[in-house]
Amino acid sequence: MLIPQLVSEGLLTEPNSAKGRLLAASAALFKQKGFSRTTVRDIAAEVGILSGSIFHHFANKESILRTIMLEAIYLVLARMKLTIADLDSCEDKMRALLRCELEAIHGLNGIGFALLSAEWRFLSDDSQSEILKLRGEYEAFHRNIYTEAKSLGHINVEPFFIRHFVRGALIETANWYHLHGDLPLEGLVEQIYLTTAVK
Amino acid sequence: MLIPQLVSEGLLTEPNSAKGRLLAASAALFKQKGFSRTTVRDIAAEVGILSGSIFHHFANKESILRTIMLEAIYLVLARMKLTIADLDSCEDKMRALLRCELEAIHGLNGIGFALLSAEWRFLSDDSQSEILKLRGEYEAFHRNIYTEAKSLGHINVEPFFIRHFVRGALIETANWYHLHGDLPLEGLVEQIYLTTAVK
DNA sequence: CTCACTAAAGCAAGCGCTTGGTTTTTGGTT
DNA sequence: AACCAAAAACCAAGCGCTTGCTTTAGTGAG
Repeated sequence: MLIPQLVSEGLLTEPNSAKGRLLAASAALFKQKGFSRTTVRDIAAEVGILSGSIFHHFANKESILRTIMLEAIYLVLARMKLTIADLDSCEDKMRALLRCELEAIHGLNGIGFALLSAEWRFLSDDSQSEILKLRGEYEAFHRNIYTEAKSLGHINVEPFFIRHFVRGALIETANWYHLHGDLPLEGLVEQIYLTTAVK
Repeated sequence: MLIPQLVSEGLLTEPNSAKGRLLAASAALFKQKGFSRTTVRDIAAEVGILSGSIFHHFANKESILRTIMLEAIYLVLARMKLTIADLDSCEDKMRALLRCELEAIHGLNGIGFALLSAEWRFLSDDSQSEILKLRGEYEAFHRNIYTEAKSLGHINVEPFFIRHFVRGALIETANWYHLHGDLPLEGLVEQIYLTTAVK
């Protein structure tokens, strides 16, 4: 799940290192209380150090959030490509992408992805455009699948719109769907697939 | 657009009053910079008073946000009911509700509605449950239309899911759709309608 | 010895909010 | 119209506290 290759490439931080634990604790707090209401003292207490020690690992509080978000995109991009590689049918690919994004949103690969849409505004302009670039790659990947689906007649709305609608629907699941409730993830995938697919 | 009846009922603040201008300025700033990054000094400067004077009108900063959100729901609820009242066909009602919610999200009745989903977490627990109650009424209204639509065969996914998906899709339009761009609001309504409707 | 790391203390700035008192507006009475 | 008291709105000043971040002096493993 962690994709060790990304760690050795330097794109992901070793989770057991001091920096890695700092990232995990920060992400948890950011999700729970939001970025601006989480203090560096909160984070330090969570990993059992004093607040000043944080700044040996990160230049400032914002760069913690930035790192969390960057690593979240690297990870979900890698997982998407890995999943798609094994599939042929376009419909299977659509479902696989839905599942990948839902897993990311609901924290199955770490909680960084959920922060991407919620705490976006707290990044500096530079960090925002840095992430925007990666996000462009991510979105293009999705849109390409829908373009293929449109040409095959599986959907009848323009990929541009479908992708925007689906992304919104998926992000919103964070506010009502619970992983360990009655509906398994596969079921949720199927419901959203049915909603978008030609009937 | 303002529905004077709501003002006389005390549910909406007179926009030209000192309190009303304070609310409008606060809403604009909250949307622009977020609640926590907007200071009471920012708000005061925007309406041309000193920061301390704000607390003659509101008990604290949070109650400004709370008032904005409450009035936004009152307004959109009233507008929804007004719009639906004239319509018979279920499909027309579905489109009308989509349009109503989109208009609210994109600030055609004030910017309060957009804040509802974005700055939710900054409310106290009490304020949250207060708003949750109104939101329940709002959601039930939408779900009822979809229940009717399902029984008439216009949609083929459970109203519970459809409403969640649609809400997400609509909220997300705040991040990509622009009112004065190429696509008119009617067009956006039709695209989302086509996506959810049985084809 | 070196160096990655942490402890301890604190700074400068900014925050929401309070206070006591002044000005402005309002509305009823003459 | 003129008056005036009550109410509403606002100012000036600053308190107490929190924030992100810095500084300096260690400490312990290799």
